[in-house]
Amino acid sequence: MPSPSVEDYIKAIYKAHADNGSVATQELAERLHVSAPAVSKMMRKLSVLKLISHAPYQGVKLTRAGEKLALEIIRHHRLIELYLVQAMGFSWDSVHEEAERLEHHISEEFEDKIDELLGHPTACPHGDPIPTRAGTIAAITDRPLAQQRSPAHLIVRRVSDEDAELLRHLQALGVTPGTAIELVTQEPFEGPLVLKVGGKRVRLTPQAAKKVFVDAVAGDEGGK
Amino acid sequence: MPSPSVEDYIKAIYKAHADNGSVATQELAERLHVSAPAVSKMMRKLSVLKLISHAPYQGVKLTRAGEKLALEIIRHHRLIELYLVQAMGFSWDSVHEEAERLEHHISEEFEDKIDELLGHPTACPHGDPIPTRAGTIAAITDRPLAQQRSPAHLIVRRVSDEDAELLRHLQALGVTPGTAIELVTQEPFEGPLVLKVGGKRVRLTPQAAKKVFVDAVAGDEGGK
DNA sequence: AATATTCGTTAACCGCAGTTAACTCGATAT
DNA sequence: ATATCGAGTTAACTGCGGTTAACGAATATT
Repeated sequence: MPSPSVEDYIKAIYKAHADNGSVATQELAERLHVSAPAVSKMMRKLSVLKLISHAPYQGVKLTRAGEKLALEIIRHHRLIELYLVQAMGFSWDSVHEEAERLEHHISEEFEDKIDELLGHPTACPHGDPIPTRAGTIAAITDRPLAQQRSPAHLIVRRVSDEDAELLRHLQALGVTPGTAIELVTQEPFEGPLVLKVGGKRVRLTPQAAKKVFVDAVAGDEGGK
Repeated sequence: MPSPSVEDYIKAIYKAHADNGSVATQELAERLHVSAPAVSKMMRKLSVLKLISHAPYQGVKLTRAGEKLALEIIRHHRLIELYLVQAMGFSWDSVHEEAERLEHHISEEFEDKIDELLGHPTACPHGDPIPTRAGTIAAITDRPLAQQRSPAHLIVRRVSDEDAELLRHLQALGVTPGTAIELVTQEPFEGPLVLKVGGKRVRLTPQAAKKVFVDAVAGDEGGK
C-alpha cells in the first residue's frame, strides 16, 4: 500500500498536469512544500513503482497505474468533503484540511459507505467532479471566470477549494456551484467584475475571478 | 503533535496498565507487534517527552500528561466506533480497525462534531466508557463473566472489541452491552457457561466468557 | 552460593522522507 | 562556438521507527 507521501506526490503530479500541462521538479517542490532534491529522489522511486514515467531532465508523466492511484485519492478527498458538509454539517470552507488528512486513511468499505449514504454523488461541495471507483473522471469543460471578457449569462461550475477566506467570501456573494450568474461588465483598469447573482449586483476582483470556473449558458451568445 | 507511533505506544501502556497493573517491555512489544529494542528506545523518547516515567529495568508508568494523551486517543477511538455504527450503519464487529487508523488523524473540530451529533454519548458500541475531553474516564466496576462461579442475575457491561469473530458470535447470542442475563450453571470439566438471555438458554465457552464483562444486578445475591 | 535463564538495554544497521551543498545538464545569449 | 545561468540531479547527512546481534541485569534453579 502506498505511503501518504507517495499518494501526495502522485496527487500533486495529477493536479499540476491538469492545471499546467507540464510537470516540472520545481513545480512539484512548491506544491508539496519540499525541496527540489526531495522531489528528484521521489521521482526515481515512483518510476520504480511504475506510477510515473520519468526521463531525467525532461518532465514527468503519470502511467495509467499512477493516474488510477491519483483518481482514487481524489475520490476519497471529494467524497469526504461532501460527507462532512452534507451529512455532518461542516461549512464548505472548513473541510479541505480535514479531507486532506483523512483521504489517506479510510478503507474501501468506508469509501463505499459514504458514496452510498450520499446517493452516489458526482461532485464535491466546491463543484469538482468525483472520480469513479473504476478510475475515470468527468471531463472539465468550464473556464476561469476571469477569462470571460464580454458580458454573458454563465453558470458557476467550480471554485478553488484551497482558500477558506475566498470560499467564505464567495458564499456571502452567492457565487456557488450550480448558480446562474450574469457578467455585466468589468470596471476599467483591471477593476472588479460586475456580476448579477440572484437579482443582486455584486463585484468580484479579478484575483478571485481566476478561481471561479464557469460554463456559458446554452443559447447565450457571449457578445450579445 | 505526537506521531501515530507515539500515540500507539501511549495507548498500549495505558491499556496494559488497566489490564495487568504492571507494564513490561516485552508486554508492550507483543501488543504493538514490534521488537523489544524498539520498545526500549521509544521508552527513552517518551521519557524525554515527559509522557512516561521510566526507571530502567523497572516498569514504566504514564505521567498525567501521558494519561491525558492516552485518554484523548481512546476518546477518538470510541467516538469514531460509535459514529460508524450509529450514524453510518456499520456493524459493531467491523469498526475497530477503521477506528484504529482514524483515531490518529481527526481534528478537534471533528471530534467535537461527532460527540455532538451522537448526543454526548458515554460508551462505545462495545460498552467501553468514552473519556471526557478533559481527560477523565468513568471507573470500571465490572468483572469478567468467566470469573462468576455461582448462578446469578447479571447485566452485560462491556465486551472486548478486538476479535470480530467473537463479536458476531455474541451478537447472535444476544449477549450485548446493556442486556440482562442470568448465569444458570457451568457444565462440568471447564465446560461452557449456561446463560439465559432474553428468555432463551444459550451456552458460552469459558474462552469467550473471559472477554465479556458483567456487573451483578442490584439486590441479587450471588449464591441464591 | 553459583549458575542458568530470561528480560531489558545497547550497538550497529536499514528504509523512508526530508535537508543543504555541490555539481551537471540544457537552453539561451553573446 | 562558447560562456552563462537556471533547473535538475547527486552526494552527504538528519531524524524517525524499525530490525538483529551482542551484552548486562534480575531472577530462578539446583
